Amino acid sequence: MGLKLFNTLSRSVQEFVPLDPAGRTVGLYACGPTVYDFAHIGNWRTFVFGDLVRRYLDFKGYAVRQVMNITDVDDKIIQRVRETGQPLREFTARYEKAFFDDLEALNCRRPHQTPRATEHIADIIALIERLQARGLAYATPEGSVYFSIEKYRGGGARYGRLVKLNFEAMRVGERVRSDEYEKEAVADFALWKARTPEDGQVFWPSPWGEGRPGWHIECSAMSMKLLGPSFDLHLGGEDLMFPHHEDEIAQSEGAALQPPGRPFVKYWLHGAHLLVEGRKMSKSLGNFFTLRDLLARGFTGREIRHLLLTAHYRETFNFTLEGLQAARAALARIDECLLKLRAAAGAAPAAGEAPLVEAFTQALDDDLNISGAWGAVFEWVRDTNRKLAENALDAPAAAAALAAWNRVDSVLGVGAPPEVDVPAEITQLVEARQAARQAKDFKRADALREELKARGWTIEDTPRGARAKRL
RNA sequence: GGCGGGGUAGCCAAGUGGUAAGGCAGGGCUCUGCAAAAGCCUCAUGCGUCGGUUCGAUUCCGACCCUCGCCUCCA
Repeated sequence: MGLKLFNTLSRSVQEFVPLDPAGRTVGLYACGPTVYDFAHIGNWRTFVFGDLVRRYLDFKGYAVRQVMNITDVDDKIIQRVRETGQPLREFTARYEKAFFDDLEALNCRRPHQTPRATEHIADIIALIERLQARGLAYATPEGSVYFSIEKYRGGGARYGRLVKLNFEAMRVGERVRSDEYEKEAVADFALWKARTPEDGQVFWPSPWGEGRPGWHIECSAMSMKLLGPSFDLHLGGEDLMFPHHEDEIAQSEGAALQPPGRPFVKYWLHGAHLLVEGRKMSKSLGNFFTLRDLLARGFTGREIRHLLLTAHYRETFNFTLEGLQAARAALARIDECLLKLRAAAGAAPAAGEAPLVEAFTQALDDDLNISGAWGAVFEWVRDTNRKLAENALDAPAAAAALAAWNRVDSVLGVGAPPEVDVPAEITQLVEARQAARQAKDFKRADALREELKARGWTIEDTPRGARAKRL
């Protein structure tokens, strides 16, 4: 059975067939961060969604090439640079590093390439020049360059493929930036923005004078440079459908670098936003969390990752602190099962295949039905626990179960439970308590339990003996 | 105003024209010196409301109510 994905272009679930005639190589572009601040949990939902796509394609055996842009020049960045007085690179470096740290904390696979917009100015300029040469872009006396939607459409191209647009009914007004008054039509968008005094030292020379790239052009320039003018998948948050992705299509296909009949991007995938505590995230509501806010509250990356991966990517998801507690409990359930499996497996070679992988694959093949995939995981946990309790799993079978889990976790990425090294003195205390219990000296046993608790360890008595566990 | 999502148990969340996955919480039980932990079992005659189609609808159609988002800052 093959993977099916919802393609925003067709607004339907389609079978995933790579452009590669061999059906093996897959080009994946995921819109990355604008490094002007720490990414918030909503951003992370989208990035984790991208990681899910990446990992699942890896799992399916495709040779994936993933590119994620780092937007390190834009209006907000320039504003913050002006406020802080820092050089551009110094300012963005901090948030870029934070982004990669967070990405790692959430156990996302690092994209193969993470190009910075500022390091591709030449490519951007070349693309704009090409659009100008093809008559789709026009420069203004001030030295800005705009993309002409009218000319693009005049050439037979459709604008408005990802969202239904009604330009007549569109409310135009206060949101049109005053520095863009020189556009020929409101729908036109900037490819290159002429330098203004507010830009400070943030500008580059260009055929149109000093200035900086527009918002959308970097993605077109960098994706086509690194993945070729026609590639398989382009991901982003749902808010990027319009105008960002729509404009990317216009620029990229307007440049006509694609082989005949080939689209810029074959499949567009968009992740829905999330709500936090049932409301749209906002700083004034106090429900605006960055990843580090949540880590500071004691939640771990894998707990946050698990919660972000509980709902289908196209559904608005309600992210709550209570949900994080539930994620913690759910992962503990998996961890317990794995711990027991490890003990049962020992060093035995795996024999036999668990049905887990098949059910899991079936769910994710269906447009990444992650809830169904978790359902398969937990049914497997229950089934495994039952067998373990009945001593119905021999070592090879337990090893096979672990192998199946590892396969599934290569996609989920919540990891195996951390192997905790129990310090010798703790082990000694546990053993001393066991001895006391055997001698029916429960007073001493309880005292030792308290002693362990004071040292940050708790004891779990199981039929197979006592186990120390970190509090 | 235009466009697009949602409304499924206390919370989160899948799903299907044939009688509701999974997780958390709750309840019961097992284990246990006691406890904790863990495990097992259990937990919606019901899927926003009202109509319609159908042998049968939560699932299809229509109307309505509520809710969220987008409409060129936005993951």
